[in-house]
Amino acid sequence: MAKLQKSIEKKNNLVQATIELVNNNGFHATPISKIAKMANVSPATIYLYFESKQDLVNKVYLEVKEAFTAYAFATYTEDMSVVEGFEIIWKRIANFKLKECKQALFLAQCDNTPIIDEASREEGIKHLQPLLDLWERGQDKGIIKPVSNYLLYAYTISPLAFLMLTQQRGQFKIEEKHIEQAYQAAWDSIKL
Amino acid sequence: MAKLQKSIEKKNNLVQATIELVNNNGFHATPISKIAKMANVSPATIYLYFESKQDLVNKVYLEVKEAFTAYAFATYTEDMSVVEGFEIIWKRIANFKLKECKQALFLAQCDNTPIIDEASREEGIKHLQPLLDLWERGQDKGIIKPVSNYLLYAYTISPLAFLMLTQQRGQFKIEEKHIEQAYQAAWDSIKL
Amino acid sequence: MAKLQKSIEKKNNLVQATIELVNNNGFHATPISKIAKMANVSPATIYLYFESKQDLVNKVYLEVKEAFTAYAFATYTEDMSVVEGFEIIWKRIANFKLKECKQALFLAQCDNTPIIDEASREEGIKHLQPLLDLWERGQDKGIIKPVSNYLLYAYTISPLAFLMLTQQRGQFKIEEKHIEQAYQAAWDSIKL
Amino acid sequence: MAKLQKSIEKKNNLVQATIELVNNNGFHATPISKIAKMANVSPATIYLYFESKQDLVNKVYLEVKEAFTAYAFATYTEDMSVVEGFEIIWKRIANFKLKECKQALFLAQCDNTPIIDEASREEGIKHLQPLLDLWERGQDKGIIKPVSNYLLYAYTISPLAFLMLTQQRGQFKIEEKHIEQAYQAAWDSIKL
DNA sequence: CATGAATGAGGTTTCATTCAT
DNA sequence: AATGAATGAAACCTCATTCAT
Repeated sequence: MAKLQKSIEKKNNLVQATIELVNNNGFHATPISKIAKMANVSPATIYLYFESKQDLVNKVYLEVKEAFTAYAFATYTEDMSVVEGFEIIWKRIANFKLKECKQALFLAQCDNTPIIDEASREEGIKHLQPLLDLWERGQDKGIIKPVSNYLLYAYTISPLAFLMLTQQRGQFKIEEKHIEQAYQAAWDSIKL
Repeated sequence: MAKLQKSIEKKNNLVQATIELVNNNGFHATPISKIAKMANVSPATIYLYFESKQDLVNKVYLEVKEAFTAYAFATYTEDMSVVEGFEIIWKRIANFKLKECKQALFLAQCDNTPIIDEASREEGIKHLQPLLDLWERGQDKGIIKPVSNYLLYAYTISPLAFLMLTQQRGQFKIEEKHIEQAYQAAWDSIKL
Repeated sequence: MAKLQKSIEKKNNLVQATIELVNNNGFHATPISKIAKMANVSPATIYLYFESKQDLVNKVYLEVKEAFTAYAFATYTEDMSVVEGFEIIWKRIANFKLKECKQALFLAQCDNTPIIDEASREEGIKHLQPLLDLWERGQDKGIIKPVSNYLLYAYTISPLAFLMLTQQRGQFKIEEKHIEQAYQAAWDSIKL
Repeated sequence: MAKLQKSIEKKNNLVQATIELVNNNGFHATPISKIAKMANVSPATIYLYFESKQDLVNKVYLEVKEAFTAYAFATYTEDMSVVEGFEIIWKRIANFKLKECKQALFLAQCDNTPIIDEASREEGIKHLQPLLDLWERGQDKGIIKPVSNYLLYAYTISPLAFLMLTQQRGQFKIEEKHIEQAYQAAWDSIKL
């Protein structure tokens, strides 16, 4: 029991270290040895928890992706109205992207480069279903434009990644009012 | 004379090879040796054209970024109306992102990871001024929402990168009608 | 425990190999790969013991220099008379230079070329103090010429490096009588 | 004729550049490309004047060695007395070592490391004959100790190389009085 | 379970030399 | 005679991974 706990702690340290280092230096400048050092662990120990460096980054990706979707839908229930539901989900996502910077930044790198297995990438996409269902409801009711989910996602969710990046780079400080403006823009872009 | 010409050709080959390989394998899996091989050149030759691998990728980034902005504003003049001008610029950008996939994909990687020097990144941002001016005109006339440029960019331009990626991954085939829908979404999100 | 011992052995092998190869081929023709081969070690292993090739050669230099001064003063005590003390130190140094050829040869290369860090060079000079003190005593008593330490060193110790080199190159075989002659010359050059 | 002149100038530039760079950086950090740059010449041009890098450094060594011996014996004639002759030769050598620092420094590196061909080294030694003859004369007359030439050289000439090095490194500034002291020490060490 | 030591493979870069002009 | 461009070979060094403990 104690051992298991300890193991979980080490694994978490490894995950955190990976995120931190990939965020700051990029995957190309994140050797296993540095991850081990930051997690206070021997390089060899990493291979007790993960099969390879590729496996490590895949697993970290999936873990973060799951944390993201869990957070996104935590306060949403399917009995909400389309408008209400969209606002709730969108704001949760916005909150995650802009407050959980580290995780969001890590996802941005993984989603825009080939550092993740194709398999892991597909696995990571699966969890968005509630949002897709919501959109379908909205489209059936004539509230949301009858366009592809990809377009809806592109114009409501993906801009948040861009804003997160600009904030991360110190170019743009995002305050409460900007979130409201962003929400309005997102909604305007897909509402009928 | 013949020498100089040959040099330009080799440099172009190197740039193309870099884009191709970074796109397909990621920066972390793109060694100098592979770039050299694809460009039909000795690894040592790369160092006649670029100071280092970092310099190479910086220069490629700037070259592509310049090609992008040149393309974006090629058909725009400042005497156009705000609505007309925005549509023209937006569609040029959309065209570039969705037709010049290789270059767009490369930019997406560079813009979302720390593989580029901070200096080069800042240099690359400079060329968007005409679009920012256009937006200011639109805001002065009460046509465009009075929000930060970053928000305007996030909701009109950045979604195109996302769409390009989905297309590149074979998830979503973008046709003419989607571009029209996307344009509508972009405009709806920022128009007053 | 066994690990630590092994480490010391490997480090010594590396030090010996470096001396051997630099002596025979020169620093410019002593790649890390050859050092590794002679020490029966992978090139990568060298970097577990030393930070860089420069660090390796600096450390070897300091180690040899310390061995040299330790040897030089091993039988000297400050209560000896000036004449007795000088003879004892001088002969120890002569013995070292002419018997521990490898180490002396290595020092000659390091002391006459810029292969050593300035910092390491300064560090290496520090240990001669007892000799300088002895000379000062001799000068106070009117036994030794009142000239700079550099001159005293130049005329008593530095000739031994030259003799070592000639012997090393097979030009001149140094026997006991030559050492006596050399000692006489050294003493004659500085005595009042 | 004009061409030949030009060639000689280029060759001299190459010799000077080699001395300068080997002095400052060491042979191991003196690539052909740097020599070429400092001599305002293409790397390829070097191979019109020398067969290889090794040939270049050999030739430079011999040239400097010849300049040294020519300078050493320029004012000496065999009809001088032993004492007078020795003083004249010694002071010329001292002057060369301490005033023509660059050349002396270069010789020190070549004489203490294996950067020169064995053949070139032997060639370089030949020119000292007049000094050896002088010593023999002195020994025959009972003025100079009956010891090996190597010892005589070690105690009269080789210390000058050490003093030159200390001066070069800024540890010891050699003035006129030190030269007199050094001469006295040299003479004291070998005179009967 | 955990590790420090070790390393083969491969990374980026340099360099002496050649070649086409 | 002179060169800038080109390069194969090799330099230094790093890294993902394994192994003995």
